[in-house]
Amino acid sequence: MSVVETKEKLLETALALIWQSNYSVVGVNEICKQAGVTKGAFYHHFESKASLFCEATAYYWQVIKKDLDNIFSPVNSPLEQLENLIQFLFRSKLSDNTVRGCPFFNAGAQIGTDDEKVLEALKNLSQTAITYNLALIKALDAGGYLERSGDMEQQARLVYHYIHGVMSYAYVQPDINTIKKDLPEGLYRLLGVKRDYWFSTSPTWEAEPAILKHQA
Amino acid sequence: MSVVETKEKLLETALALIWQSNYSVVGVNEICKQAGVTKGAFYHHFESKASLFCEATAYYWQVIKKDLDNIFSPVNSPLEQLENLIQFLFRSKLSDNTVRGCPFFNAGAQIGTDDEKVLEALKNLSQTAITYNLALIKALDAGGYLERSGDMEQQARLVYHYIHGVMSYAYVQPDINTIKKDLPEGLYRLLGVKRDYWFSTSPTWEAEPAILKHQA
DNA sequence: AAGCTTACATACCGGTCGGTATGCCCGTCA
DNA sequence: TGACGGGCATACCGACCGGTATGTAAGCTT
Repeated sequence: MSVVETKEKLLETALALIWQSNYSVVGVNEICKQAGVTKGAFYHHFESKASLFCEATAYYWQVIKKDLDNIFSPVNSPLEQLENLIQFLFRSKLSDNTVRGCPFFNAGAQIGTDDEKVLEALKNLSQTAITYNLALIKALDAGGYLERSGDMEQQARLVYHYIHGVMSYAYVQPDINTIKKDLPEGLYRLLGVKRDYWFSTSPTWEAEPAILKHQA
Repeated sequence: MSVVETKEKLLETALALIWQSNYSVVGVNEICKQAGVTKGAFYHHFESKASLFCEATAYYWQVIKKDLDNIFSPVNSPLEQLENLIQFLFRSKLSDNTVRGCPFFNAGAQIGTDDEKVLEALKNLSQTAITYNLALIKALDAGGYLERSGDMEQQARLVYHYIHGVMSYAYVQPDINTIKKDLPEGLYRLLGVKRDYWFSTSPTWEAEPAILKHQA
């Protein structure tokens, strides 16, 4: 195993384990064991468990960025982009019944805000997600799909709040059918998509989410 | 200290500590120490830490139920009820900068779903909250404050999702002013409150939340 | 080939975790 | 008045935690 392979293996294993349960419960020992790496190697690459988490957020983002750029590609109409987003959320976070919620924001609530770097990493992650939302909203608005224009940055946050709430709910109540109905409904309402366009478009994005492929 | 006092002290202390940080980090030892009670007393009253959590959810709910019944009292108009809810969320969960998010659903994401009883307690809690939302929506709809009627049970869930999302965001980014703007905006949009009624009413509920008084 | 560095592996650290076994104190009731 | 049991307190358990000290094998440099 090469040097970068070892580090990536640790990152991916940590991601998968934290994803499945949570940051506090998953120990360094277990991460190492699952990754087939010793603890010495772990602390050679990361100065602490919290540090691993920070790097993992960056790594995680880098992985799903490809999906997001694909989803929000300009070749898709704004409505298609929206449907793609819904599809993506569904595929990457809800379809597998062992995968619930966003591991990083579940974890964020777990670590506590005492660690400054962890907090910073989480803030960056959420801010970037909101930026993607904002681009989508601008595109929808420019296309005349929205009932009225408002504070689009705020709307981007609202969408973020809502998605995160749905994900958390899915964690406790993994009722796929309910979530499948609630997710688009809430997004349409929050965005103020004109009624005519509700459920009017099919997603153009069908690929296996990169994050899932990476776990396999 | 009487028998019930000891148990309630433990419940309240556990609530406060978990509230401030999280379930995994707060140990039984610390709960006991803060409560001024020994570990023997703890395990005399609770069979496990998870069991404490289950009882705490019930206790927590019993405490805030008084607030909720007050907020949603029929003497308030539906619009006032909505504003009261916003006020309540803001006062009880966001005003103090040490208090962020809903302790029970942050905790829910932490404990993991392996413990069946914990999961059940969380499901009940969320279901009850959604029931309150539903009552509010029905009142708003009956009063003609909503743009259109839909699946009200679904709407109740959407509101729940959104509130939970905002709370989680507040945990990571405790920017009170942003939250103060986002919370009502998102609710109006999700509920489909007619534009004329946005920000048109003042809350009638101003009391100190019982949950905060209890912590003091 | 000598010497240095990187990339680990192994063994182990002190501390804390949730949980338990035991016993004492004290109010209750025979 | 004495046996008894509920309501604790104390002492302690093994497991496990995140983190470290030390060793070593392989590669690179000179």
